[in-house]
Amino acid sequence: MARTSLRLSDQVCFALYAASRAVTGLYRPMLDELGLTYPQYLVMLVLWEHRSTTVKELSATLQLDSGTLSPLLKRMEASGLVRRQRRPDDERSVEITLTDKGMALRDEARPVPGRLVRTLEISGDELVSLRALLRRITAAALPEGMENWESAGAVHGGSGSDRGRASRRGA
Amino acid sequence: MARTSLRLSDQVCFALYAASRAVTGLYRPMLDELGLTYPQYLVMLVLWEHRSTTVKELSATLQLDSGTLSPLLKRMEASGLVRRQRRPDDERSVEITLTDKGMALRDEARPVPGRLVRTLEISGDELVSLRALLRRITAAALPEGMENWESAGAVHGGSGSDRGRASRRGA
DNA sequence: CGCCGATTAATTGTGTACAATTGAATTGTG
DNA sequence: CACAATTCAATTGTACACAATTAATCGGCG
Repeated sequence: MARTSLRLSDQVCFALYAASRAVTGLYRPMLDELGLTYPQYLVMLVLWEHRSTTVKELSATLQLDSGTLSPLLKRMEASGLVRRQRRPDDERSVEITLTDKGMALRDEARPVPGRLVRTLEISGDELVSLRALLRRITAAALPEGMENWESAGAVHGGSGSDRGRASRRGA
Repeated sequence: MARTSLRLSDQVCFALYAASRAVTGLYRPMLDELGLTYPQYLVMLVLWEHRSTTVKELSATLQLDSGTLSPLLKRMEASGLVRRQRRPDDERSVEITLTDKGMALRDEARPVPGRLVRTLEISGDELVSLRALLRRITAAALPEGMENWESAGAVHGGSGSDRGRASRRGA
């Protein structure tokens, strides 16, 4: 009575992986028109909310490390959407700021989420409960010490002391 | 009363993307011990069920194109898990077969799904309904003509006439 | 038989992901 | 103040993803 099997069709994880890629594919034609990739769009979402942030904050919010973000942000700077500059008060930090062009793009992006949800043919209730479940899974899957990264959700004031970063060193 | 917003925390799609990567990260240490990456593990799941398949079938099942699969399968051949050979009856097709080493790996992989589900701390019921919802989303997000790719689920006999492949050419 | 369109993988090029390392800047401690 | 430990971003190297192109093969049709 094996509770879990090795059948592909039994794997929730594959369903998650396939759904994520399929949905990203849905975004692609819309984001192409904006000149964005999906991860770049996520960075823009953060900036449209906060106007300015740092690589570290982006890393915590999107759960992407500097190895991914550094070249990505460099490309976004090259396409004129953001500015990257070392902070005067802490030269280790790099501040990411929206340019006028980046801010202007917001209006063109506004119809995107609605169009996407309509294509998915899913009810609002399902959407809400799906999101909650996915967050629980993400929290459970994240390494020790950062299970509640999303409480940063809005990054209100600026304390943001998110320590932790367990090592996850392999064998 | 904007029904959809540009707030990152409202985006189910981000929740999906983050959850998928977080769960893949959970697999990583386990799969490292088997010498597999997550996409390679998915290929092994298919082969453990069918012993032999083709690039085309893998592409349909995993929703990955030859640009991803070709180098991936070459690496798996290099590590001795599979054999790749043109089909004698149709030289366009490439048949992927398990080696003894590939078959042997199945026993080591058996505890993986169970360990994973336990870490996610999620009930069996939730798992089942989550999987169903994710499949609906995937089907809705896939291009015209392949909404029901999963009916192939088990690839029983071998008819598998999966035509379609809408072009999705961009702007 | 000979050609044409379709099928199938492989290749090319760009853009993530992520582990591991590097290097500069800062902080904590004596 | 000196200096070791920490923080932060960038770099390096490997492995996906995916669009677009290429190349070989097959199937049908006159």
